[in-house]
Amino acid sequence: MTLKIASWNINSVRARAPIVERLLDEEQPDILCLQETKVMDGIFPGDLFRSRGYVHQLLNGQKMHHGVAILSRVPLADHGKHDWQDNGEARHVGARLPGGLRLENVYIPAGGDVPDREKNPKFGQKLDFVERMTRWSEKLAEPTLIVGDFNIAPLECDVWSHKALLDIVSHTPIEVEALGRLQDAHGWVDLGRRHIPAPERNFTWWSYRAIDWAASDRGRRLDHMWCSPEIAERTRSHRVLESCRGWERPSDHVPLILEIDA
Amino acid sequence: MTLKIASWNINSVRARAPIVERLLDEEQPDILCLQETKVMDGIFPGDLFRSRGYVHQLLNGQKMHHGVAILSRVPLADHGKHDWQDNGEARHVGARLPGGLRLENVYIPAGGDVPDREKNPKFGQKLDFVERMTRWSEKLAEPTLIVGDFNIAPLECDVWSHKALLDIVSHTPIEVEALGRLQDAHGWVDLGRRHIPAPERNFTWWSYRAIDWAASDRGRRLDHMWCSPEIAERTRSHRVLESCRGWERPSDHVPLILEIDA
DNA sequence: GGCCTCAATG
DNA sequence: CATTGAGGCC
Repeated sequence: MTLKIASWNINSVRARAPIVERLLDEEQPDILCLQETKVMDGIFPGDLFRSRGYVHQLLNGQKMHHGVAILSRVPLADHGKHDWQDNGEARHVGARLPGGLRLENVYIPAGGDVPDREKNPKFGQKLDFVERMTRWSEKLAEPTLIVGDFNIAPLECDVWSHKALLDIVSHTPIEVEALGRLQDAHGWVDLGRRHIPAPERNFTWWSYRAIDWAASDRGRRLDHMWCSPEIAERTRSHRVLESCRGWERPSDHVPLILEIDA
Repeated sequence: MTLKIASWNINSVRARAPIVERLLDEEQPDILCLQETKVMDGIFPGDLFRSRGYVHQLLNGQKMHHGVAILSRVPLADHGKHDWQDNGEARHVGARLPGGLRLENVYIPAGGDVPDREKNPKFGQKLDFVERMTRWSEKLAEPTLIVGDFNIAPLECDVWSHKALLDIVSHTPIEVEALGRLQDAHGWVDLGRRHIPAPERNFTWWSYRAIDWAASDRGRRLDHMWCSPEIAERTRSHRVLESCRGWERPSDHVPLILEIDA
């Protein structure tokens, strides 16, 4: 069975109801992983998805910030929610897919503005978060797919200007190195670059603050899909739906879509 | 010349852009008086009206609350803004119409929840406001039209239940008496009841809090158009556009429309 | 129930 | 620039 899996930092699932419906109608993924749902589980708009067949729902939300969810038309087994930093932030939810693969949906902290552990505690929290994920990855022994908003653009070609962003949180060497250690800890395969090889254009995020996001095109690749090395051969296709950035009332991130034999 | 004059408590002119356009397109009034525009003059959406021919604009707005405006396709002379209570609240703007009539656009304070001068200063402020308008009306010597949200429903048939609202701010005897004195001070003719005689249905406001405003129909007549006695004969028609309450993202008030020979 | 501001966060 | 929610007001 080939599964079609989408991942999207939606920047509020409630504010994005019209366009998440459009995505489901146009792409018909089997599974949708969301980040930044920004809503408590009790008032998650589950009917919106249920009415389209996504009756299997794993939620890990909180009041105002963060929040992740997995919505699926195929049965899922709940595989728990990690709180790697034990701070109560809703940044992960996991599932076991039909066929046995594990699916991990993650929202890594943004890290604030100043790339300095001393001056900006949020930057330290981000690095610590990645470190804890690294420890966790080292012990992982099952074939796993990990997707989400990692808030780090690792390669030079993953940002509109490597030079301009060297000191901008999301592309600093210290973050890139931390992400590299995370990747090595399990031998994670970067599917974004397996299917769209560097230096090909592969942005997943454009700031809201640009007057014309498409014209200035100052994008970054912050969203990722990675898999265990032994299942990399089973991935069939991977796409970044850049056009969604131009939809009505868009998220600043666009959806990623993967097809994989499960 | 017959002038078609509309008055509407719009509850934020910015939030109501789509439906104020619809009102202008459907009714084509010569003059539109707005209350509760909730916007400073500097960022009033004047183009929205200008593009439809309402190039004559008298504004009296403030940051968050209150705010009134007169938008006109026929020339207006500015006739000043009263601040009867000298508290800086933007609750009045006046104009002189072609033909010489005066037009006064007023937003009387709502008065808070508790109908008690001691316990609720806002209730006292409302009564004081009406009193000061009364003193002003006594001295009025010109043919005048006064329109707006008076926040008082004077007659028993002006509310969905006289008994249930006797102790509810907007229909208490003390407010109704104060409004009566204001009316007597100039001999103001209540055009709402001249053209739609009591006890005919004549609500202009339905709470947002009702689940189904039309089904429960707990309306009140809070909005009014009054004129000097010597010009009452010149009014041609008067309507309350109840259907606007059912429009998309409505105001809780509906527009009133008057035709008068000016 | 809806509108407004404001302070966070991204 | 765009979200959320708190608090005030109607």
